[in-house]
Amino acid sequence: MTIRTRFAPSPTGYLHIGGARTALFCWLYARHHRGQFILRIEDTDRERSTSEAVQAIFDGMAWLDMREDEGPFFQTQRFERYREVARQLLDAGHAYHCYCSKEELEQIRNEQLARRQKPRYDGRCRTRSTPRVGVRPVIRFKNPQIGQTTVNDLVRGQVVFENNELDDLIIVRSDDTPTYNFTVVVDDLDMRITHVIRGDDHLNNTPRQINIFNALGAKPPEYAHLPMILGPDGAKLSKRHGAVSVMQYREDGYLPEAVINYLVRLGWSHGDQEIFTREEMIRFFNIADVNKSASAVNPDKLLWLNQHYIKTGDPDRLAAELGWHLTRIGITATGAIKLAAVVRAQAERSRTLKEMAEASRFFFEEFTDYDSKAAEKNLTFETLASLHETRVRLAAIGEWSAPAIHRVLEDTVAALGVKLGKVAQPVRVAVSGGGVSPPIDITLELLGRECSLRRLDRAIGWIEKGRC
RNA sequence: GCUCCCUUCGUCUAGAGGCCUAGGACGGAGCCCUCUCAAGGCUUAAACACCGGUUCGAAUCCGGUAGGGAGCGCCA
Repeated sequence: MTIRTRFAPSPTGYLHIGGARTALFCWLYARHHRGQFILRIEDTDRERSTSEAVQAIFDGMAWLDMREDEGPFFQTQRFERYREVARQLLDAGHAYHCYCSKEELEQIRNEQLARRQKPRYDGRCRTRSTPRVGVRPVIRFKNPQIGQTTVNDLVRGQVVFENNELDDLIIVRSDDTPTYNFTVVVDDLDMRITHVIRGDDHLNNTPRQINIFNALGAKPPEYAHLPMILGPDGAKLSKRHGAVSVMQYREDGYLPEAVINYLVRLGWSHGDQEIFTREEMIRFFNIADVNKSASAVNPDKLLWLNQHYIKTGDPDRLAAELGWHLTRIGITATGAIKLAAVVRAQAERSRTLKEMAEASRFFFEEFTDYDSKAAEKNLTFETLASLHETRVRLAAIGEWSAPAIHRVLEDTVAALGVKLGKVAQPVRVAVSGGGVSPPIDITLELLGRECSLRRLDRAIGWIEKGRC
């Protein structure tokens, strides 16, 4: 039997970290077993579903490079099929029309709550034989009233529910549209889903779905309920706390491989291993290693992983992404400086590509003012001589390269009888405008002879004219 | 309220009755390296929610307590 999993988001918002993790586990499980991964858009709630959200889900999945083998399927395009199955259930006596008004339902509910009971439909229309005129009925599933339904969850183990805890849920609304618990069953059945991997919040729905499968004479799929993901503060994930679109991570300068690697370790582990290639994730992924308890997102760890992938990633590929970020902060990197070289120079001091872009600004455009603290310390009358000396020696270099520049710096240091820092730091502030940059020889090489000398001259002139 | 689920360092986690003086990772602290910032190396503090039971022996099994979460829609 080939394994078939599905990711079935409802398009009522963007794809966030929790959804992405669910999708990842479904995708990994399918890949691991050489099965199929199906994407299904659960858009039966026409009020809240939007095409923008559908697109956002596609974008997020594409960015994270999780491709579906089948789909995307849209439930709104399968209404005929749901009607057919509802009819089947009705004919077999597994479902019935319910004419209760919302007011009536509300009253039942209030009474139950007053009696400290769990609110549920009391099944009063089960035995109704005549329609109520002028009322468009809903269709309810006739849930077994006795016995138990057991969910053999691959993560939780055996979970037993009393059938009398489950009420007769509505499967078709009065406007003839199907509801979630019904469409899921029909789809999982039709799409031959073998493993339903989804969020913990669906565990309570599972016995109802199993009962519908049973009524249809079908075998339910296997289930695996994943623990929730919490915000950094341990509170429920909300828009204020980490529940941002995965595409926001791109904008913030994260690499998809970092996000994926971060996500895979949320609720799953393979011994002590932290860094996984895609191939390793696929090879090692196993539901038995999925945790039961909820986990909080840790932004620092994501940052660490992101930097790891920046440091170890292909500079040429990263260069393209850096270009995108530079453009976003208004820099058009069309000059002679190769982005891949900037990536190499900045990788170990950038946790995100956004940081890298910002820290690399001075490579691509002139700065207006010196960082006051850095200039205060390094562009002074005391450093003037060393700056001048360095400038003269630099100008005499034959081949403008980091090793040659490095030799010049060392010669200058020897000639002046000072430490390297005394020479390098003023140069750094002169050419970058601030106190932070990649190693000075590399920085100068990247900047080029013309730009480096010009900025050195500018700094020397600035000091001579009284530092203003 | 009712039903169901969960509980190891601050966080992610290892741990399948003796391998546990509870391991790794992020973050923290300290040291080293160093032209800045980093990166890197080394060291270090830090947890089995609680109470009972089973057992020669429990983080691991059982029961209870506490705390947290989810569900209880003509939402998904």
